[in-house]
Amino acid sequence: MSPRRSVAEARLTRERILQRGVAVASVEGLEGLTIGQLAADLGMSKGGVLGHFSSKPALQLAVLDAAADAFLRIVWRRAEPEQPGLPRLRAACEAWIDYLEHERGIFPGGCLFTTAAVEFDARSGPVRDTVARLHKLWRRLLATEVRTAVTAGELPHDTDPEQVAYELVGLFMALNQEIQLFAEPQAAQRTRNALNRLLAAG
Amino acid sequence: MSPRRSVAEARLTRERILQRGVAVASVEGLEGLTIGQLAADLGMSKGGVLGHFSSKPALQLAVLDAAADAFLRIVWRRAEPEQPGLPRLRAACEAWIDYLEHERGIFPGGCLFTTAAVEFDARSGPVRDTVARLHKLWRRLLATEVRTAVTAGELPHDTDPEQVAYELVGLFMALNQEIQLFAEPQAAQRTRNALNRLLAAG
DNA sequence: CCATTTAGCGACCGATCGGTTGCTATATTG
DNA sequence: CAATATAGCAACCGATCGGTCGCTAAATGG
Repeated sequence: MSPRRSVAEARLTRERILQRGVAVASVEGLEGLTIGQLAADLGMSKGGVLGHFSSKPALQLAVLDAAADAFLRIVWRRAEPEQPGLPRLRAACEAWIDYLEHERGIFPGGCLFTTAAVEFDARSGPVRDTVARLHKLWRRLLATEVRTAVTAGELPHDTDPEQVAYELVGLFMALNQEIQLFAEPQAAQRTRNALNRLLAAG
Repeated sequence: MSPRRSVAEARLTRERILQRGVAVASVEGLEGLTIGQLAADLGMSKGGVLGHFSSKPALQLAVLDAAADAFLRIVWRRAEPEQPGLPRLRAACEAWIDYLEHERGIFPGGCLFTTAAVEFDARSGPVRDTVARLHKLWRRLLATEVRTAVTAGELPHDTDPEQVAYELVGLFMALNQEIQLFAEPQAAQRTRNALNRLLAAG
């Protein structure tokens, strides 16, 4: 029925699978993402889907990578042009709020990284390790900007960058929950209130 | 093989199922909790387990109730004797830290409510509704203590109790993640640092 | 003591899971 | 143009999923 596509078409097929996989995983989790359902959604056979990834864990890893690309594209690329330090950090946080509030097309079930972290934090294996690595990477990016802001005098000199990054992560997990579980319209404002206290010039 | 037990024994069996169910769900999630595995763990048949709960959703709801009982027993009963307001709030937070750090026997996979919230926040149905209800209940308890603390002058008079409760929830989600995903020994201290800022007399 | 209730078992059901295999038919390569 | 490589399909595998049903045998109530 569906014979060989060109290599270019095959790449597009792979991207289609990953795009859908990211969306499904954000709703059902990385374990709840099943090959059969994914194939049915895309009008493909299970074999056709699995042909692009050797196994389910490999598919999960590819989905995580694709999601990380999307996250960085949405959040970081919008912060990067800003002045390093507080301006860039502020821009990143604003883009982060926007990501959680409005990127329902890509992540209809909310932040995939929060979902994946909670899902795999009590397990072991390559998926868990990748989740942890991505979280650490993001924390490092945040802490670096905080450190720059401190040396620039934009934040109090006794600020602990790791501490601020830690609190930022918690704040945005609360935002994700507020949006997904309670559909609370004040959620973004609450987050900005907390940010203003956390990132105050002191 | 296993004929009728007395009604008293049946109650104990039900409690055994729930205790194990809470532990498994904290690791695997409420969906990853399967009746067959639960039965095998307990040396029972699937029919024997399902006899105490009419369906899997009913089992999930019962597990949530049992977990809420345990959480309130561990955290709230240790805060309740304290003076209403800031002292009680501080005691609750300290017990909450302790719960996340040391109650691995009951919740070996970390806070079940965080897991369940992330797992069901993009779905619908009675399990999701119960998760949301329990979260709201806890937030209300926290906000009430904050409000008492404000009227007692223990916190600045312009403090928004809902805002503080919101930030507390995020802070403890970060703590749960730090413990489960990174096994970070400084996690509790980071949380206390943030608490001292958040609950400062101002 | 006898009738009834019921905790729990074991076998079974259809559906779905992740995964494998053989095949088809086209794109690619020489 | 001929030989080869390969994207994707269809059928199938054993395991497990949630759930049902008939049964047993002891606890319970009259």
